Amino acid sequence: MVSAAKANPRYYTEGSDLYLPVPCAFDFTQCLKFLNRSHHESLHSVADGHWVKLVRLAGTSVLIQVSESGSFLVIRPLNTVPNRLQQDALVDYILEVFDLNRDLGPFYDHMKTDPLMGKLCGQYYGLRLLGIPDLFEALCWCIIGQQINLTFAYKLKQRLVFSKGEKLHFRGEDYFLFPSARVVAGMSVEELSKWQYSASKASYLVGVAREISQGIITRDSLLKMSAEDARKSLMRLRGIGEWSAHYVMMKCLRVNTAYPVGDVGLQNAIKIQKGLHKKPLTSELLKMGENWHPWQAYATFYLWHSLIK
DNA sequence: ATCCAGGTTCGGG
DNA sequence: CCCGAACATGGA
Repeated sequence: MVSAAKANPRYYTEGSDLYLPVPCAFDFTQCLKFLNRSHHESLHSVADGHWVKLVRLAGTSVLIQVSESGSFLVIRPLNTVPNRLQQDALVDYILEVFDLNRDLGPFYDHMKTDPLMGKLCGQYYGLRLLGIPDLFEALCWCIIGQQINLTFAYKLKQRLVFSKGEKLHFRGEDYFLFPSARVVAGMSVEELSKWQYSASKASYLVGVAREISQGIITRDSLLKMSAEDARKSLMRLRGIGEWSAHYVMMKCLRVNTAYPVGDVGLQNAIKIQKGLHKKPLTSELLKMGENWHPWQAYATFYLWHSLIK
Protein backbone atom coordinates (compact mmCIF):
# COMPACT_ATOMS: atom_id res chain seq x y z
CA MET A 1 0.00 0.00 0.00
CA VAL A 2 1.20 3.45 -0.89
CA SER A 3 0.42 6.35 1.33
CA ALA A 4 -1.68 8.99 -0.35
CA ALA A 5 -0.88 11.64 2.18
CA LYS A 6 2.43 12.18 3.86
CA ALA A 7 1.35 12.99 7.37
CA ASN A 8 -1.70 11.70 9.17
CA PRO A 9 -3.30 10.14 6.10
CA ARG A 10 -7.06 9.89 6.03
CA TYR A 11 -6.85 7.17 3.41
CA TYR A 12 -4.46 5.05 1.36
CA THR A 13 -4.41 4.28 -2.32
CA GLU A 14 -3.69 1.09 -4.16
CA GLY A 15 -3.96 1.51 -7.91
CA SER A 16 -7.00 3.72 -8.26
CA ASP A 17 -8.69 2.20 -5.19
CA LEU A 18 -9.02 4.30 -2.08
CA TYR A 19 -8.73 2.62 1.32
CA LEU A 20 -10.51 4.40 4.09
CA PRO A 21 -10.16 3.08 7.65
CA VAL A 22 -13.55 2.58 9.28
CA PRO A 23 -14.24 3.87 12.79
CA CYS A 24 -15.26 1.59 15.60
CA ALA A 25 -18.98 0.94 15.83
CA PHE A 26 -19.38 0.62 12.09
CA ASP A 27 -21.32 -2.13 10.35
CA PHE A 28 -21.19 -1.88 6.58
CA THR A 29 -23.65 -4.74 6.14
CA GLN A 30 -26.32 -2.94 8.17
CA CYS A 31 -25.73 0.19 6.10
CA LEU A 32 -26.08 -1.79 2.88
CA LYS A 33 -29.31 -3.25 4.19
CA PHE A 34 -30.74 0.23 4.57
CA LEU A 35 -29.40 1.38 1.20
CA ASN A 36 -30.98 -1.66 -0.43
CA ARG A 37 -34.41 -1.23 1.14
CA SER A 38 -36.19 -0.53 -2.15
CA HIS A 39 -35.89 -2.34 -5.44
CA HIS A 40 -37.07 0.84 -7.13
CA GLU A 41 -34.13 2.99 -6.06
CA SER A 42 -32.80 4.77 -9.14
CA LEU A 43 -29.73 6.55 -7.76
CA HIS A 44 -27.68 3.62 -6.56
CA SER A 45 -27.59 -0.16 -6.39
CA VAL A 46 -26.45 -2.82 -3.97
CA ALA A 47 -25.14 -6.22 -5.01
CA ASP A 48 -22.64 -8.74 -3.64
CA GLY A 49 -21.63 -6.53 -0.75
CA HIS A 50 -20.97 -3.58 -3.06
CA TRP A 51 -22.64 -0.22 -3.14
CA VAL A 52 -22.53 1.30 -6.62
CA LYS A 53 -23.28 4.95 -7.22
CA LEU A 54 -22.62 7.71 -9.70
CA VAL A 55 -21.18 10.73 -7.91
CA ARG A 56 -20.79 14.26 -9.21
CA LEU A 57 -17.51 15.88 -8.29
CA ALA A 58 -16.51 19.34 -9.43
CA GLY A 59 -16.66 18.97 -13.18
CA THR A 60 -16.80 15.19 -13.55
CA SER A 61 -19.04 12.23 -12.83
CA VAL A 62 -17.38 9.28 -11.19
CA LEU A 63 -18.96 5.88 -10.90
CA ILE A 64 -17.82 4.31 -7.65
CA GLN A 65 -18.13 0.91 -6.09
CA VAL A 66 -17.82 0.84 -2.33
CA SER A 67 -17.12 -2.34 -0.44
CA GLU A 68 -15.52 -3.45 2.79
CA SER A 69 -12.21 -5.19 3.18
CA GLY A 70 -10.93 -5.92 6.65
CA SER A 71 -11.15 -2.72 8.62
CA PHE A 72 -11.20 -0.58 5.48
CA LEU A 73 -13.87 0.79 3.25
CA VAL A 74 -12.66 0.41 -0.33
CA ILE A 75 -13.75 3.04 -2.84
CA ARG A 76 -13.15 1.86 -6.38
CA PRO A 77 -13.64 4.37 -9.19
CA LEU A 78 -14.92 2.40 -12.17
CA ASN A 79 -15.11 4.76 -15.13
CA THR A 80 -12.13 7.02 -14.59
CA VAL A 81 -8.91 7.39 -12.66
CA PRO A 82 -9.45 10.32 -10.30
CA ASN A 83 -6.73 12.85 -9.65
CA ARG A 84 -5.65 13.73 -6.16
CA LEU A 85 -8.28 16.43 -5.76
CA GLN A 86 -11.02 14.10 -6.88
CA GLN A 87 -9.76 11.39 -4.55
CA ASP A 88 -10.05 13.80 -1.64
CA ALA A 89 -13.55 14.76 -2.74
CA LEU A 90 -14.59 11.12 -3.01
CA VAL A 91 -13.35 10.39 0.47
CA ASP A 92 -15.16 13.44 1.82
CA TYR A 93 -18.31 12.25 0.11
CA ILE A 94 -18.13 8.78 1.66
CA LEU A 95 -17.34 10.20 5.09
CA GLU A 96 -20.43 12.35 4.74
CA VAL A 97 -22.84 9.73 3.43
CA PHE A 98 -21.85 7.12 6.01
CA ASP A 99 -21.39 9.67 8.82
CA LEU A 100 -18.02 8.15 9.60
CA ASN A 101 -16.68 11.06 11.62
CA ARG A 102 -19.32 10.67 14.29
CA ASP A 103 -18.52 8.90 17.53
CA LEU A 104 -21.50 6.66 18.27
CA GLY A 105 -20.18 5.69 21.70
CA PRO A 106 -22.20 8.38 23.48
CA PHE A 107 -25.30 7.36 21.51
CA TYR A 108 -25.08 3.75 22.65
CA ASP A 109 -24.27 4.79 26.21
CA HIS A 110 -27.24 7.11 26.26
CA MET A 111 -29.65 4.46 24.96
CA LYS A 112 -28.51 1.69 27.29
CA THR A 113 -31.29 2.44 29.75
CA ASP A 114 -33.96 3.03 27.11
CA PRO A 115 -36.07 -0.11 26.78
CA LEU A 116 -37.01 0.55 23.16
CA MET A 117 -33.76 1.93 21.78
CA GLY A 118 -31.53 -0.29 23.88
CA LYS A 119 -32.76 -3.32 22.00
CA LEU A 120 -32.45 -1.70 18.57
CA CYS A 121 -28.93 -0.47 19.35
CA GLY A 122 -27.95 -4.06 20.06
CA GLN A 123 -29.55 -5.34 16.88
CA TYR A 124 -28.20 -2.64 14.58
CA TYR A 125 -24.92 -1.82 16.30
CA GLY A 126 -22.70 0.03 13.83
CA LEU A 127 -25.51 1.26 11.59
CA ARG A 128 -24.84 4.82 10.50
CA LEU A 129 -27.46 7.41 9.55
CA LEU A 130 -27.18 7.29 5.76
CA GLY A 131 -27.17 10.84 4.46
CA ILE A 132 -28.22 12.72 1.36
CA PRO A 133 -25.46 15.32 0.99
CA ASP A 134 -27.18 17.18 -1.84
CA LEU A 135 -29.67 19.71 -0.46
CA PHE A 136 -31.80 19.84 -3.59
CA GLU A 137 -32.09 16.07 -3.76
CA ALA A 138 -33.02 15.88 -0.07
CA LEU A 139 -35.71 18.54 -0.50
CA CYS A 140 -37.15 16.86 -3.58
CA TRP A 141 -37.22 13.47 -1.90
CA CYS A 142 -39.26 14.97 0.94
CA ILE A 143 -41.75 16.51 -1.39
CA ILE A 144 -42.05 13.37 -3.48
CA GLY A 145 -42.56 11.19 -0.42
CA GLN A 146 -45.21 13.30 1.25
CA GLN A 147 -48.46 11.47 1.94
CA ILE A 148 -47.87 8.55 -0.44
CA ASN A 149 -46.44 5.12 0.15
CA LEU A 150 -42.72 4.66 -0.37
CA THR A 151 -43.09 2.28 -3.29
CA PHE A 152 -44.99 4.87 -5.23
CA ALA A 153 -42.58 7.59 -4.09
CA TYR A 154 -39.65 5.63 -5.53
CA LYS A 155 -41.52 5.26 -8.81
CA LEU A 156 -42.15 9.01 -9.00
CA LYS A 157 -38.49 9.70 -8.27
CA GLN A 158 -37.42 7.18 -10.88
CA ARG A 159 -39.37 8.90 -13.64
CA LEU A 160 -37.77 12.23 -12.79
CA VAL A 161 -34.27 10.76 -12.53
CA PHE A 162 -34.46 8.67 -15.71
CA SER A 163 -35.83 11.56 -17.77
CA LYS A 164 -33.97 14.54 -16.38
CA GLY A 165 -30.89 13.21 -14.62
CA GLU A 166 -27.46 12.99 -16.22
CA LYS A 167 -26.78 9.47 -17.42
CA LEU A 168 -23.57 7.50 -17.59
CA HIS A 169 -23.54 4.38 -19.71
CA PHE A 170 -20.93 1.96 -18.42
CA ARG A 171 -20.45 -1.71 -19.37
CA GLY A 172 -24.01 -2.22 -20.52
CA GLU A 173 -25.66 -0.45 -17.59
CA ASP A 174 -27.08 3.04 -17.13
CA TYR A 175 -26.26 5.08 -14.03
CA PHE A 176 -27.91 8.36 -13.12
CA LEU A 177 -27.35 11.51 -11.15
CA PHE A 178 -30.25 13.32 -9.52
CA PRO A 179 -31.42 16.11 -11.88
CA SER A 180 -29.95 19.53 -11.23
CA ALA A 181 -32.09 22.28 -9.74
CA ARG A 182 -31.57 24.29 -12.90
CA VAL A 183 -33.15 21.56 -15.03
CA VAL A 184 -36.09 20.99 -12.68
CA ALA A 185 -36.64 24.75 -12.43
CA GLY A 186 -37.21 24.74 -16.17
CA MET A 187 -39.90 22.08 -16.02
CA SER A 188 -43.62 22.71 -16.19
CA VAL A 189 -46.21 21.41 -13.77
CA GLU A 190 -47.90 19.67 -16.70
CA GLU A 191 -44.76 17.76 -17.51
CA LEU A 192 -44.60 16.38 -13.97
CA SER A 193 -48.34 15.71 -13.89
CA LYS A 194 -47.89 13.32 -16.78
CA TRP A 195 -45.80 11.20 -14.45
CA GLN A 196 -48.57 11.11 -11.82
CA TYR A 197 -47.18 13.89 -9.68
CA SER A 198 -50.05 15.76 -8.08
CA ALA A 199 -50.38 19.40 -9.07
CA SER A 200 -49.21 20.49 -5.63
CA LYS A 201 -46.17 18.19 -5.58
CA ALA A 202 -45.23 19.39 -9.05
CA SER A 203 -45.49 23.05 -8.15
CA TYR A 204 -43.56 22.54 -4.89
CA LEU A 205 -40.75 20.83 -6.81
CA VAL A 206 -40.45 23.50 -9.47
CA GLY A 207 -40.64 26.24 -6.86
CA VAL A 208 -37.93 24.72 -4.69
CA ALA A 209 -35.82 24.11 -7.79
CA ARG A 210 -36.03 27.81 -8.60
CA GLU A 211 -34.94 28.87 -5.13
CA ILE A 212 -32.06 26.41 -5.10
CA SER A 213 -30.87 27.21 -8.62
CA GLN A 214 -30.86 30.90 -7.78
CA GLY A 215 -28.77 30.22 -4.72
CA ILE A 216 -31.35 31.76 -2.40
CA ILE A 217 -30.85 28.87 -0.03
CA THR A 218 -27.73 26.69 0.09
CA ARG A 219 -26.47 23.86 2.24
CA ASP A 220 -23.52 25.94 3.39
CA SER A 221 -25.72 28.83 4.44
CA LEU A 222 -27.96 26.49 6.42
CA LEU A 223 -24.96 24.84 8.06
CA LYS A 224 -23.81 28.20 9.34
CA MET A 225 -27.11 28.82 11.12
CA SER A 226 -28.40 27.43 14.36
CA ALA A 227 -30.62 24.39 13.93
CA GLU A 228 -33.64 26.49 14.78
CA ASP A 229 -32.83 29.13 12.14
CA ALA A 230 -32.13 26.44 9.58
CA ARG A 231 -35.52 24.90 10.32
CA LYS A 232 -37.24 28.24 9.84
CA SER A 233 -35.38 28.90 6.60
CA LEU A 234 -36.33 25.50 5.22
CA MET A 235 -39.97 25.97 6.19
CA ARG A 236 -40.14 29.21 4.23
CA LEU A 237 -39.97 27.07 1.11
CA ARG A 238 -43.40 26.26 -0.23
CA GLY A 239 -43.97 22.52 0.19
CA ILE A 240 -41.56 22.15 3.08
CA GLY A 241 -43.36 21.80 6.39
CA GLU A 242 -42.30 20.64 9.83
CA TRP A 243 -41.73 17.04 8.83
CA SER A 244 -39.71 17.86 5.72
CA ALA A 245 -37.57 20.41 7.51
CA HIS A 246 -36.63 17.82 10.11
CA TYR A 247 -36.01 15.23 7.43
CA VAL A 248 -33.59 17.53 5.62
CA MET A 249 -31.87 18.43 8.88
CA MET A 250 -31.40 14.73 9.60
CA LYS A 251 -30.25 13.52 6.22
CA CYS A 252 -28.50 16.54 4.74
CA LEU A 253 -27.50 18.94 7.51
CA ARG A 254 -26.70 16.22 10.04
CA VAL A 255 -28.50 17.90 12.89
CA ASN A 256 -28.38 15.25 15.58
CA THR A 257 -31.48 16.53 17.36
CA ALA A 258 -33.67 16.63 14.27
CA TYR A 259 -36.85 14.69 14.99
CA PRO A 260 -39.72 14.30 12.50
CA VAL A 261 -42.38 13.64 15.11
CA GLY A 262 -45.26 13.47 12.67
CA ASP A 263 -43.61 10.79 10.56
CA VAL A 264 -45.92 7.88 9.99
CA GLY A 265 -43.03 5.44 9.63
CA LEU A 266 -41.63 6.52 12.96
CA GLN A 267 -45.04 6.10 14.56
CA ASN A 268 -45.54 2.65 13.07
CA ALA A 269 -42.08 1.53 14.08
CA ILE A 270 -42.74 2.52 17.69
CA LYS A 271 -46.13 0.85 17.58
CA ILE A 272 -44.57 -2.39 16.36
CA GLN A 273 -41.59 -2.28 18.71
CA LYS A 274 -43.75 -1.63 21.75
CA GLY A 275 -46.53 -3.98 20.68
CA LEU A 276 -49.17 -1.25 20.82
CA HIS A 277 -52.49 -1.72 19.09
CA LYS A 278 -52.60 1.91 18.03
CA LYS A 279 -50.05 4.47 16.87
CA PRO A 280 -48.52 6.49 19.73
CA LEU A 281 -49.85 9.98 20.43
CA THR A 282 -47.79 13.03 19.51
CA SER A 283 -47.42 13.84 23.19
CA GLU A 284 -45.90 10.39 23.78
CA LEU A 285 -43.54 10.85 20.84
CA LEU A 286 -42.39 14.20 22.18
CA LYS A 287 -41.73 12.66 25.56
CA MET A 288 -39.65 9.88 24.00
CA GLY A 289 -37.79 12.50 21.99
CA GLU A 290 -36.86 14.32 25.17
CA ASN A 291 -35.46 11.13 26.59
CA TRP A 292 -33.43 10.57 23.44
CA HIS A 293 -31.96 14.07 23.38
CA PRO A 294 -29.51 14.84 21.79
CA TRP A 295 -29.77 11.69 19.66
CA GLN A 296 -33.29 12.06 18.23
CA ALA A 297 -32.09 11.79 14.62
CA TYR A 298 -30.26 8.52 15.22
CA ALA A 299 -33.15 7.11 17.24
CA THR A 300 -35.51 7.94 14.38
CA PHE A 301 -33.19 6.38 11.84
CA TYR A 302 -32.84 3.16 13.83
CA LEU A 303 -36.62 2.98 14.10
CA TRP A 304 -36.97 3.44 10.34
CA HIS A 305 -34.40 0.70 9.88
CA SER A 306 -36.54 -1.63 12.00
CA LEU A 307 -39.29 -1.37 9.37
CA ILE A 308 -37.20 -2.98 6.62
CA LYS A 309 -38.51 -6.44 5.81
C1' DA B 1 -64.13 -1.81 -1.49
C1' DT B 2 -61.77 0.60 2.08
C1' DC B 3 -57.98 2.38 4.41
C1' DC B 4 -53.47 3.94 4.80
C1' DA B 5 -49.27 6.02 2.73
C1' DG B 6 -41.73 9.03 5.11
C1' DG B 7 -47.53 15.70 4.76
C1' DT B 8 -48.57 20.48 3.35
C1' DT B 9 -51.36 24.15 2.31
C1' DC B 10 -55.45 26.64 2.58
C1' DG B 11 -59.68 28.41 4.37
C1' DG B 12 -62.66 28.86 8.32
C1' DG B 13 -64.07 29.08 13.20
C1' DC C 1 -53.97 29.23 17.25
C1' DC C 2 -56.27 24.96 15.98
C1' DC C 3 -59.17 22.01 12.77
C1' DG C 4 -60.88 19.82 8.70
C1' DA C 5 -60.64 19.38 3.84
C1' DA C 6 -58.36 18.80 -0.46
C1' DC C 7 -54.71 16.92 -2.84
C1' DA C 8 -54.01 12.11 -6.27
C1' DT C 9 -52.79 7.48 -6.57
C1' DG C 10 -50.82 2.95 -5.41
C1' DG C 11 -50.70 -1.06 -2.52
C1' DA C 12 -52.50 -4.24 0.89
